[in-house]
Amino acid sequence: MPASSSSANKRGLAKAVQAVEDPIDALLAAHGLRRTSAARAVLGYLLATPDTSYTHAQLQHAVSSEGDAPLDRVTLYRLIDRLTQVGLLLCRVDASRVRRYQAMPTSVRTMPHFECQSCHRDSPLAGALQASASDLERAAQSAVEALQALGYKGLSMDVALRGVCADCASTQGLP
Amino acid sequence: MPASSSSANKRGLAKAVQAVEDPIDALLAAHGLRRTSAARAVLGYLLATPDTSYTHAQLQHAVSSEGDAPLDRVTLYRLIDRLTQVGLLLCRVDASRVRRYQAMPTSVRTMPHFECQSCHRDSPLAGALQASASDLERAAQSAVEALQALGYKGLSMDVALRGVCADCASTQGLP
DNA sequence: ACTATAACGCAACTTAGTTGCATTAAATTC
DNA sequence: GAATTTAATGCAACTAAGTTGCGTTATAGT
Repeated sequence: MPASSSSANKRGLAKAVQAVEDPIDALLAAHGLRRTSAARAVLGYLLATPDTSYTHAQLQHAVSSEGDAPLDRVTLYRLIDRLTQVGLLLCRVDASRVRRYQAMPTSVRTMPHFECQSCHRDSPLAGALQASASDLERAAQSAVEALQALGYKGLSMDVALRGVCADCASTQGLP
Repeated sequence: MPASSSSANKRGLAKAVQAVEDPIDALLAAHGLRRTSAARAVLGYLLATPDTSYTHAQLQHAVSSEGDAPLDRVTLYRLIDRLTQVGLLLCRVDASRVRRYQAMPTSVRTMPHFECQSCHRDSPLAGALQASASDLERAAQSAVEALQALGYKGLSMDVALRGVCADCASTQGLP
């Protein structure tokens, strides 16, 4: 039953022989997943960099150069799928159509952003829009709480505005 | 689909003709685009079905079976790009990574929705969540107005919640 | 009517992700 | 603690969606 005695050598600091399981192993177990080296590496990496999202390619590179085996493409796809399905990861599709993964945030931080359909810039709502952004965050927060009360797990919210930015609109002479 | 322009406008009285022009032609011209049959067909089709979005494949099928020529794949991609860049179309990427296009809405209607990362269902926020949804819409509205005041054109907002729905969470026995 | 160039159409290419299947290694059972 | 079960891995082949290059056609400005 204490399963993690022999293999606690890879990426943890030299923790003494512990009665307490590695938190990452605990998470995997709690969600019914096997504690494989790939799973530990990926989940560990993402948990170590909260609020940062990576593409499949970035993750593969990060995890491979970080340790032993050069994790297979397909294996990583499937591992990510499992982690996402149980709510440990958050997955979204960015404006250029690629999936981005990150550790599921513990507190809900909405970050409203604007995507220009002409210059394809993606910028956070700031400056004069700060007020609207906070209103949005507040509304988002209560929506999330409502969902949590209904039994929803691992929630995250994403607010995206789209259109043509002032720069592009003026250089194009739009009506 | 409303078939729009007749072909009886060949005369050189450019200004007079413009005044009486088909609204779709007028839009194209106002945005510096040429009035080709493909452009008319696509923009006409999308304007005729507001608040409805189509994939590239759906659009190709709709426009092709709708008239004369079986519009080329690549041509349609490039046409859509142009229409989007000038703000006539709204483009978003759905949860399954495909782009969806629709006529840029005139009034901003936010439709908050939830994507389950386990069963991949995408459902609008309704029922008990109606209140939060309206709050979100209100906040979204003022954000959009703020952007419009700054010279942004053709704005649309998209609010997406992600996580694991109550159904999936319970059948998986998540913590 | 003449001409510049935006838009078209075909072929080839790229990127992100998927499926099938045989093999390996956690977890469970005896 | 060996045997068994089954989740997870790794490789090859495949697919869907979108892009690039280039020669041709049709629209708009002269």
